[in-house]
Amino acid sequence: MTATRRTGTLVLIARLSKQSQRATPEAAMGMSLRHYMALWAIPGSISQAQLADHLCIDANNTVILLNELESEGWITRERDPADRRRHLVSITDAGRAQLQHAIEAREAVSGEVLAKLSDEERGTLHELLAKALGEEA
Amino acid sequence: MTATRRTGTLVLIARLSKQSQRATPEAAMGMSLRHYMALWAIPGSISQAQLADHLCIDANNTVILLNELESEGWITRERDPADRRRHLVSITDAGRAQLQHAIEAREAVSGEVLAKLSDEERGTLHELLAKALGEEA
DNA sequence: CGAATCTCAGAGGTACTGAAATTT
DNA sequence: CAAATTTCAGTATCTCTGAGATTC
Repeated sequence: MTATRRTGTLVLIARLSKQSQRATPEAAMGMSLRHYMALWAIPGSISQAQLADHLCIDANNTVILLNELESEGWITRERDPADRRRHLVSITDAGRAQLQHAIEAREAVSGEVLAKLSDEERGTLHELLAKALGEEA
Repeated sequence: MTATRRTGTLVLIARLSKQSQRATPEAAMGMSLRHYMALWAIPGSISQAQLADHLCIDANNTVILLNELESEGWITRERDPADRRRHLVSITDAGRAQLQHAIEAREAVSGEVLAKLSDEERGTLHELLAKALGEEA
């Protein structure tokens, strides 16, 4: 049948996510997975509220998270001149370098977790995930 | 280009997983997401170690998790006659009924999270995830 | 003044560390 | 006796709730 039983797709996503988390060597990455996810989501400049939305975390937790990243020297915060309630978050050169290092360390994990998929299938998976999240692939 | 830049597939998976977690109405499901994931992973009868492997959680946490499920009357534990070190975990009729109720409540969330994908794309995504996890689709 | 944004302190839930008991 | 499985106590980390401060 072409209309396969699709019940539980969300369960599969959660499992795969958890599996890749546990397989991640934070020591080799030089940062925690939380920091990794956060740095990844900071393009050039973004407000904290937008960042929280993008990461699907509370605005409260965003504060703590950014405090840690800031003390590491990986991001900076400055008031938005246009709306002084907002803080604009930017990644620093040091943050970019550390992120690049972490990415390389983690791509190995990606190879393990997605080992059972062909190259083409990995590409398709990536595109579908990006589309579901509403991001440009 | 066909060889799209696939860096960060694991990040997309983690984001989608987190997004679906936050969109999940535990009250309507009648159980927490942890319990949902656990019941889903108990086919007919399985050892605790196998279950821990499958859920990607510590064997230690499995004990606590199963204590909660057992007190709800959703699973039972009994010694494996073949190897009395093992506990065989089984889902009860009550557990199955409650799980079915929870599944229906959560499929609505699936529709929201995967709203940007067509029916065919959702099917493909499901198959790829199942294959990556080494499960029969 | 109400609404939005950011900040922080305290509480709750979850996961990890280490040790013990039982069985192979 | 070493290894495997389950159990539990203690600890650490993370996330959420609620309140406060600033700005629009």
